[in-house]
Amino acid sequence: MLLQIDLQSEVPIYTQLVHNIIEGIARKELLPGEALPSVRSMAADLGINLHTVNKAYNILKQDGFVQVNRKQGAVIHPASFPLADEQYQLRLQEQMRPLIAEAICRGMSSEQFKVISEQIYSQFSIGEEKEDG
Amino acid sequence: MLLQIDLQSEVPIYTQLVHNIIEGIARKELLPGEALPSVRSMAADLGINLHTVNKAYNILKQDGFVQVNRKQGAVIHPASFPLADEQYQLRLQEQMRPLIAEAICRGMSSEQFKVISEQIYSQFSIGEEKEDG
Amino acid sequence: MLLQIDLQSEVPIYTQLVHNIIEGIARKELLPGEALPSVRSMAADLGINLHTVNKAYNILKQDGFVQVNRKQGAVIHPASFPLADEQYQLRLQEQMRPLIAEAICRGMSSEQFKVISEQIYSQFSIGEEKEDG
Amino acid sequence: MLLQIDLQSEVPIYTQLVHNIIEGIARKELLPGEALPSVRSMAADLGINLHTVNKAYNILKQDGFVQVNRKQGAVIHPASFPLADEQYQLRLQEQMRPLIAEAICRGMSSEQFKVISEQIYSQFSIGEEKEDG
DNA sequence: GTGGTCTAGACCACG
DNA sequence: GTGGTCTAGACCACT
Repeated sequence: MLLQIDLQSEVPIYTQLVHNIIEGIARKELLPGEALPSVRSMAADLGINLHTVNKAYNILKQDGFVQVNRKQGAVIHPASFPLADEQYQLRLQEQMRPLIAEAICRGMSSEQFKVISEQIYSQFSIGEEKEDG
Repeated sequence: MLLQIDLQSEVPIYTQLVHNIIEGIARKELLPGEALPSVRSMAADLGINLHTVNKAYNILKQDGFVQVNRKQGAVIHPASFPLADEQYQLRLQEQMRPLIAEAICRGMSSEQFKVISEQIYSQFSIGEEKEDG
Repeated sequence: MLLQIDLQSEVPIYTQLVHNIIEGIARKELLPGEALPSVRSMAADLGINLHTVNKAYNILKQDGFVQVNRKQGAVIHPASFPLADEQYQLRLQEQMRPLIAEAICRGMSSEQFKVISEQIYSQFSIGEEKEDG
Repeated sequence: MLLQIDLQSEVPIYTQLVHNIIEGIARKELLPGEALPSVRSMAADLGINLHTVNKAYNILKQDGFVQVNRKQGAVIHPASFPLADEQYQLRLQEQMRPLIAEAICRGMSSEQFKVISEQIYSQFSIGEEKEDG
């Protein structure tokens, strides 16, 4: 698992960490039940403070993506991830609306937008479809 | 033009303002050349600080969505909006990637995601489908 | 609002703060919409670190008891408090079960337990019932 | 005696163990004089550390619920359990107050609360109501 | 060795 | 002046 943190970004480090880990899960590089590095070791690896890592882990725990085991530290949630329920879909729409509004202003059609979405989707499923066949 | 500001939101007010105006443009409620309310009146209407409105207008100006004249104040850019160039598309992908990653983790398929995108797109083009025909 | 913090207690300070504020709401000393002290001033008043106060406020925010306004700081949630839904009742039962189990072992009857509950309830509604009459 | 340990819980494992055993006593599944499993076997059964079981047993001993002999190991206190003295009642009230405060905030009446208490009480006395008659 | 808690001090975004 | 973020270092509870 390769984590890419941009210390200069306006996006908070702990948010970047959360995103990185969720993307790792989506890419199936991080599998259910898999242990995450301890806050100390990850902080050392990234050259950041352990509290920053801790905050990211706690957000992921609260969102249901990881469990924080008493002895083992943090592990990817072994059983189930949170579902795409109505509440989530509403939140997603709230997040997408400004992006789509700007896309429209810049003359991007719905089809172009869907192509971009499709591209990103395919980035997360490289080498998967064949395995089922 | 109805502006909806949520003071409890984690999204900064000036960002909400920027989003609201871009959405107004996308919805064609704000037309090229149209004047925006003065900083003072909009701040009074929304019960927020002058600086906040000013900051939003400056961002929109910098992004090329509005022009700021001494006389007229801020107007929707009368000539051209910024294009969906490569730089923009890269930025858009950066913004969409974490959203799509979470959607994948929650079991949302590419098709479902495109349906949601389509829905939002259609919200911005009510009553103008005929224009393409 | 008088806050009583026991620095020697095994209960974390931020938890004591959360309890204190919820009890203040229950006692109607803290009314909906009322502003809480800023994290800095409360931390100074109690002689603790502002981060500890911050953590307490964030928990209360997450639980829906306070709103954190962008300019005003923290205020008691002006509209509605979280409800006693099924999920809450299950959590409450989980918290009560060990207490009641020990009470049973010590020979306390259901009636005695209810008397104690009633006493605590009445501590939160001193001087209220008369106002309705 | 079925012990249910939740490794993901925020409640320390030794505390969960203490609760489980006290609940077993309250449910009369564990009778006075009955031997508890050895530290070693219980730790093995639950897949937890020896020290953790040991700590739980020591707390129970200190509270007067079990006796620890060199030969037999730990046994449920054969003679008398600790009483519901004033000191205990004060502690109980301290533990209940925050729970009741939150219940009040969530709109739960004293009657509703007593119903829940009654339900939990009845869970501990299944099949023994006749003994009082 | 793990995370949890607390302290202290700093800078920044926001309004 | 407000909370948000990050750092640094410390102690403790748990296992």
